[in-house]
Amino acid sequence: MKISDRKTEIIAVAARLFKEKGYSAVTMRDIAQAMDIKAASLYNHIQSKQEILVLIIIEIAEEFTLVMNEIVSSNLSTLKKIERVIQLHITITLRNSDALACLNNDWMHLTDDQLSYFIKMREDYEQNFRKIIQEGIQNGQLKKSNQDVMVYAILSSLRTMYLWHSKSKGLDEKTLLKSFTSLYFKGLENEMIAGN
Amino acid sequence: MKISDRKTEIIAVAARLFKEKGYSAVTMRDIAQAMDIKAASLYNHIQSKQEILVLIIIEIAEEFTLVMNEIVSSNLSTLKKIERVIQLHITITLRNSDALACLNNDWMHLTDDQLSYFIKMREDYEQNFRKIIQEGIQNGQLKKSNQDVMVYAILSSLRTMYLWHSKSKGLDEKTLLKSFTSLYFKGLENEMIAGN
DNA sequence: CTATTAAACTAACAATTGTTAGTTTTGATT
DNA sequence: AATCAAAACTAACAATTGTTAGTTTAATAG
Repeated sequence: MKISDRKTEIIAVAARLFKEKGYSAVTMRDIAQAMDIKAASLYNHIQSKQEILVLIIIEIAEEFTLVMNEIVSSNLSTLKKIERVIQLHITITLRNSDALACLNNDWMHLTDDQLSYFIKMREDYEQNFRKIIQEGIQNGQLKKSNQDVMVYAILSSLRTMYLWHSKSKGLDEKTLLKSFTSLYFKGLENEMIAGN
Repeated sequence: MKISDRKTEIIAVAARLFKEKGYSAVTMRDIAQAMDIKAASLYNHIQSKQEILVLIIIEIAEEFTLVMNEIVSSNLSTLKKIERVIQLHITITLRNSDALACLNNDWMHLTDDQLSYFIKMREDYEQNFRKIIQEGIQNGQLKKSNQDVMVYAILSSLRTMYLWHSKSKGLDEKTLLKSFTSLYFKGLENEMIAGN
C-alpha cells in the first residue's frame, strides 16, 4: 500500500505539532490549519487521528527493532556493538526527530494491537541492549558496574537526543558519534596528569 | 498560604495520572474518579486544572534551581560538583517521580507568567551545569570533548531516571549515585588487562 | 441541640472535540 | 469542450471538556 504525497505531508506536519504539544493537545483543526486546509479535508487522506499516530510511531519503532536485531546477532566486539547502537540513534534522530519525539512521548496513546505491538518491540529493544552490556561485562570488555544504570542511563540519553541536538552548532553526525562514544566509553574524567 | 491536606492529595493523584497519560489526556473527571468523588467537588479545593499543573511543576523546579545555585557557587572541585548534581536528581526522583515526570513532559502546558518563569529556570539550570563542565575542562579535571554532548547527554539521562529507576531491584540511593558517577567519570570501558 | 462550615453532591452551561455527509472546486485526460 | 476523480469545502452531529450555580450532607464547636 503506497502512501500518497499528501498523506505523507499530513503525517510530517502532525509529527511536528505532536512534538511541540503532545498528541492529545493537538486537534485535527490544528493540523488542518498548519496545512492551510479545513479539518474535514484531512479525512480525504487519512482514516482517523489515531491512524496518524500509528503511522508516525510504528515505522520508526520497526526500524529500531530491525537494526538492533542485526547488531545483537553480529559478531562485532562489545564496544563496536554499542557504537553501532549509538550510531543508530544518531541517524534516526538527525533524519526524523519529530517522529522520534512522538514515539517517546505519545506511544501510550496507541491502542489495542498497536499498543501491545509497540510495547513488545520496546521491551525487546531494551532486552537486546541489556544483552550487549551483559556480554561485555562477562567477556571483560566492560567494567563491572550496575547493569540497569548502564543500560537505562545510556538508552535514555540516546532517546532524548532529539530534544537538544539542533540547539548546538557544528554538531554533525561524526562529531556526535565521537563525543558520545568518548563519553560512554572513557567518561568525563581526565586521567592525564596536567603538564604544568 | 497553607495548602490543605485534601488539596495536597489532589495534586498527588493528578501528578500520578499526568505521568501515565500526560496533562492534556487526563480529565478533571479522571482525577475525581481516582479520588472517588465527582469532578465538581474538586473545585472546593482548587481553582482550575491549570493550578494543579502549576503547583506540581513550579515547586520542584524551584528546588532544582535553588540547589543548583548552591552547587555552582560552592568551591567544591568540578568532580564533586557534578556528583552533587547527580545526587540532586537522584534525591528528587526517589522522593517525587510523578511530579518529575510531569515537569519533564507537561511544562509546555503552563501559560503566561508561569511558562516564562519555568523556561527561565530551566535555561539557567542548563547554563549552570554547562558552567561546571566548562570550568572542569579549563582546569584540566575533565577531558576535552564536545561540551554540548557532555551537558545534554548527562542532564537528559538524569532527567529521565524517573522512567526506569523503579523497574530495577536493589537500586537504592547509594547504588544509584555510585553507578552514575562511575559511568560518567570513568565510562563503560574496562581498562584493566584481563588477568588470564 | 443548634449553628456553622467544609466538602460533597446534582444539574447544567458553553466551548471544543473527532468525525461524517453531502457539495463544490480543481486539474488533468480524453 | 466534456468527463472524471481527487481533494477541497460547508454544515452539522454526538460526545466530551473544564467549569459554575445551587443544594445537600457530614462533622465540629458552642
